[in-house]
Amino acid sequence: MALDTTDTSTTGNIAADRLKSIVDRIERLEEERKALASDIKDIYAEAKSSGFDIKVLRQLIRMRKQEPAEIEEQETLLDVYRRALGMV
Amino acid sequence: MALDTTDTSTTGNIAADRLKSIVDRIERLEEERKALASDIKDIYAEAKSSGFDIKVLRQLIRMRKQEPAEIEEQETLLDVYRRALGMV
Amino acid sequence: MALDTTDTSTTGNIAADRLKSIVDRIERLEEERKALASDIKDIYAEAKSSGFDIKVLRQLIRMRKQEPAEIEEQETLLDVYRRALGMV
Amino acid sequence: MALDTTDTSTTGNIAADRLKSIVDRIERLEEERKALASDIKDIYAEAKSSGFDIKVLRQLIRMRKQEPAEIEEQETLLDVYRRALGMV
DNA sequence: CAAGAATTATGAACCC
DNA sequence: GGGTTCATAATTCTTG
Repeated sequence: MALDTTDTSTTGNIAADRLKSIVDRIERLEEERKALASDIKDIYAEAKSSGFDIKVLRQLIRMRKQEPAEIEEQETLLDVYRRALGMV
Repeated sequence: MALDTTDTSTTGNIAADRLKSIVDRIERLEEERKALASDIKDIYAEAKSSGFDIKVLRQLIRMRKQEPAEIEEQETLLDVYRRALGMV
Repeated sequence: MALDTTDTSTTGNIAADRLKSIVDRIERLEEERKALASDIKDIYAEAKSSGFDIKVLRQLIRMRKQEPAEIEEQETLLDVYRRALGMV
Repeated sequence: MALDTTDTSTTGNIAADRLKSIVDRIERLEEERKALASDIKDIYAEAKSSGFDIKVLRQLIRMRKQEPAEIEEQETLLDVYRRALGMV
């Protein structure tokens, strides 16, 4: 009865149940993610109708993410290389 | 005094406040989005350690978003192309 | 005889020939691309054995690509701030 | 005078010359790579205007890189998962 | 709807 | 050699 998909006593179906659980949870979270994306889109639309430039606004937000990270880069060594290439 | 940036009664600062609000809300939602992405990643990791093939699992979830007719169509088309190249 | 794949007089086979040509050319170019990637990898390996830090070296090369683009970016951003404060 | 960057007799400048050579060669190869990528893109565009489905075409080319046994295995696995979820 | 940016997925490389 | 990060490829989304 290996292929009887109604027989929950088989290992095959234990795996099937597990797979279902995994797929369900992923799909659930993806929907929430999608809803948030929609909310974000709405805010951009609101910004646009308030006269802000969307493209530049995106750029601004991107920069705010990057700036803290950029501080502690391997600045020293990079600087040495840049000097070697006359990029000072 | 339209350019006096310390005067909160000017339209300039109303716009600035509006921009701040917009940026704050977007950043907040983006963080939630990021958290969800992390949760999804965790589930894939769990699936992997349960023995599922992640790549195939992703394909499966992608397919579930499509209409059955659409799936059928792409599969048929792929088959046509494979035959055309003798990949039967 | 619509499905006779040996009949070159059918439109189906004209399409098949076209597909073959397309696939062949793409695969050819991808091989060249792969060969170049391999060459680049070799140079990084050489750099490493000469004592250079590969990660920093990659960062340096990335920067050399971006720097010209960044000039314009900053100007755009300045404009954003001005607009946000109604200083247009 | 170890830090005199104008003194070409120092080991520092030997390293600088070496770095320059490395960076130059990498940048040269990356440009060639970029040109090939552009050529490939053009062929996909041509394929599209000839009526081919680009997404399926990409999948086909990906498959041609795999071993036939590997393709079969993934297709089988996908089928198993689909059945487990009742997607028949 | 085509072009381009932005996100996501896959593949490669490095470290432990 | 396994897992984690990094780099490239591909798809999706947005804008003109």
